[in-house]
Amino acid sequence: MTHFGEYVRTCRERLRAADPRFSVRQVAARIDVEPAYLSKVERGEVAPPSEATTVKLAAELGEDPDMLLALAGKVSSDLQEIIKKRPRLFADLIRALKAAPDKAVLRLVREVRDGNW
Amino acid sequence: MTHFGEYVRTCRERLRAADPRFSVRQVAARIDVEPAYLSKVERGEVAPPSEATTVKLAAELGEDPDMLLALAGKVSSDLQEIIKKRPRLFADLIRALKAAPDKAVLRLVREVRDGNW
DNA sequence: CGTCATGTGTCGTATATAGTACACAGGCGG
DNA sequence: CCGCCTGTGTACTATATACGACACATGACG
Repeated sequence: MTHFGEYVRTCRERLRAADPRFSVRQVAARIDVEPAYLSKVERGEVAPPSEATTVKLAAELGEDPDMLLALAGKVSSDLQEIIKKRPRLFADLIRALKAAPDKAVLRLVREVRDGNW
Repeated sequence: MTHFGEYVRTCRERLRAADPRFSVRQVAARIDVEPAYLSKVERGEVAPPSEATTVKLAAELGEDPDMLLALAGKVSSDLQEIIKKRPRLFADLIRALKAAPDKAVLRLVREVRDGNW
């Protein structure tokens, strides 16, 4: 769908330049998948991995898990759980923010963080 | 998982008391599934239907689609799309709001609706 | 009393998801 | 030149998802 694999490969090769432990085989071993599978994932020959595997991969590459999950076409299940507990509330909020500029959303995040309630 | 089926059955029977067109068979026909399947869904014998079918069902029963999807253990794909476009931003916001009282979330919704940006 | 609609039990299936297992060619280091 | 690590091609599989098709017993109704 997206360039998930391409992105992962770029990240991995960049890390590899400084550390040979970031080969396909060794990374695959650390995130508990077969090397051939990771290879296919990086070349987009198969769909992006499951949420669990994607999160492990993000940790391995030092990338943001939510961002990598998004590239994989997924939304973290813990976020989904939060939404499912108050569907109407969160549905309204998210749809209302669909067209809002980043700055506005960011401001809301800060506002909430500062315990503004 | 939850009492999705139970809830649907209750809604349907309530409507049926006023209108005989809300039998399992007729509702099933209107949302394009087999009666036997809807029956099993309502009794929790099988998992809740797909997003598309759940949304049709919500419309048929006059229920909120996001709420019914939540009962089905799902989050509307259009919400997921919004989140996936700005994963870090929305992830932060949603997690920050996890423990916030309904009132606070509601206030944010209004704030945004009033074009506060 | 026949028929018509109702709910439901049984069995089967198509598609997607998320990988594994194995083998093989190429390059590099000693 | 040999062993080792590298990436990758091919083939297969297990589990979940989301239903359909058909048959059958039951009860109301005209």
